[in-house]
Amino acid sequence: MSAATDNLARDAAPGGSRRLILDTAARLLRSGGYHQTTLREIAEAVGIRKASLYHHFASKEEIVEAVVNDGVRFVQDAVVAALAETKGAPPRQRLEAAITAHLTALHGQRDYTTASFRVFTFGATPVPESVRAARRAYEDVWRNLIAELQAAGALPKERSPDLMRYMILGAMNGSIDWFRPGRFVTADVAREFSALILAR
Amino acid sequence: MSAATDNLARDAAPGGSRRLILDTAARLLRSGGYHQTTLREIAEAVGIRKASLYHHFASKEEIVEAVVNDGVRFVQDAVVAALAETKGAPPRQRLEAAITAHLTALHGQRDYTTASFRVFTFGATPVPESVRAARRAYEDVWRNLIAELQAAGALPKERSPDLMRYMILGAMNGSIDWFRPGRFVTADVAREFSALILAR
DNA sequence: ATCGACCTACCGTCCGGTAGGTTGGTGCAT
DNA sequence: ATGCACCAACCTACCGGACGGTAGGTCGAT
Repeated sequence: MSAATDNLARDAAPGGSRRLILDTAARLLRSGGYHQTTLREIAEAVGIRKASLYHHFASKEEIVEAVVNDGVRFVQDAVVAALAETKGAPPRQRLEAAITAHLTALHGQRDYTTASFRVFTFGATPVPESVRAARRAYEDVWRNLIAELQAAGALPKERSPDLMRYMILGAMNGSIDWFRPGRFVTADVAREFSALILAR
Repeated sequence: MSAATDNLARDAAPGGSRRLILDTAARLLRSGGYHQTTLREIAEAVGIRKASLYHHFASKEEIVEAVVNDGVRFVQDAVVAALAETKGAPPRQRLEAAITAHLTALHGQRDYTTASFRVFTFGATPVPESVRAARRAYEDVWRNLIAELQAAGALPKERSPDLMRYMILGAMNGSIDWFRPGRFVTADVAREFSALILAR
């Protein structure tokens, strides 16, 4: 390590300060939202001056957008992978795998995912197109899964698939408000959720 | 109406401007959250100067707190009333009545309830004690109802009552993100939700 | 005369963003 | 090997504007 400076990116892997900034921004956005989280705060937590952020990002908006989209992507990647791994398995097992993956990613990348759900919940600040696209893509994963489960008879065919999707995602995402790692075990929660949802 | 002024409370019922301010604040808080909603904005929408707000409230915090607590209270009153009306009815009917009441109040007082759920979701701004108390009181309503339904066998006894409560409330409250009055009918949604939750 | 309701004018503070350096490592021609 | 141009990374200093809140006055009904 060089002796004369406290610079971070200078000593880290190239491009590493970008990730460091995003990690920090995610943590602050999670607890403070868009308007309470300031660039000064982010810069101080990272250990650089505020103006230096503009070397890596063009605006506050760009930082926030990156965090929010990463949050959705983390969850989507986990669920897609879980569904690929359980290809051909019984419907019940696939649903439980998807729920487990969603909850695990949700709480494993808490800063990013919580920021994702909270930052752009307000209608006044228009949601950037990239964010809407990311969310739509993830919704499609569940749309397809629910259609598959209904076709297989694991979910009642007479129920509205839209309402079931909203319900399942709402119940899962609500867990960011009450889930505490010490108090619950993700797999247990996933099993309870599956049991309450699946037709018997 | 008096000729020389545009004053609102001067011409309205005594104390009416307080409600008008809260209605306006609720509408703005719903779409903008705490930090994006400014006193200047509220004052302008009401039709008075910003400083005049301080004649009715001591601070921004006090306005927000009133809105948020009203939001919870509206929902709680509706659910408690619905449960009183269905006293002695079959468990299934009581759950559906509670869900219907919750959803109806949630979307009937959209500005207040949405503000309630969104304004204090951030950990950095400490949630005022009065708000925490109001939320706890409402949670108790559901805690009791679920215990009753489990005892009656309408909900599976082997499931965690806490998780069921979190799940039901999460699914219902998530509807503020997707419910559109023209696209859905509250009673239909309530029936679907009940059907998906209740043991068959 | 009193007072609730509302006003104008102002305060210190913090915001996102910009202008224009400084620093130190890397590669290259000599 | 060494001088030097280059560039990513970061810096100090500043901007206009918006924020919540305060001081102190006006006005009209009772």
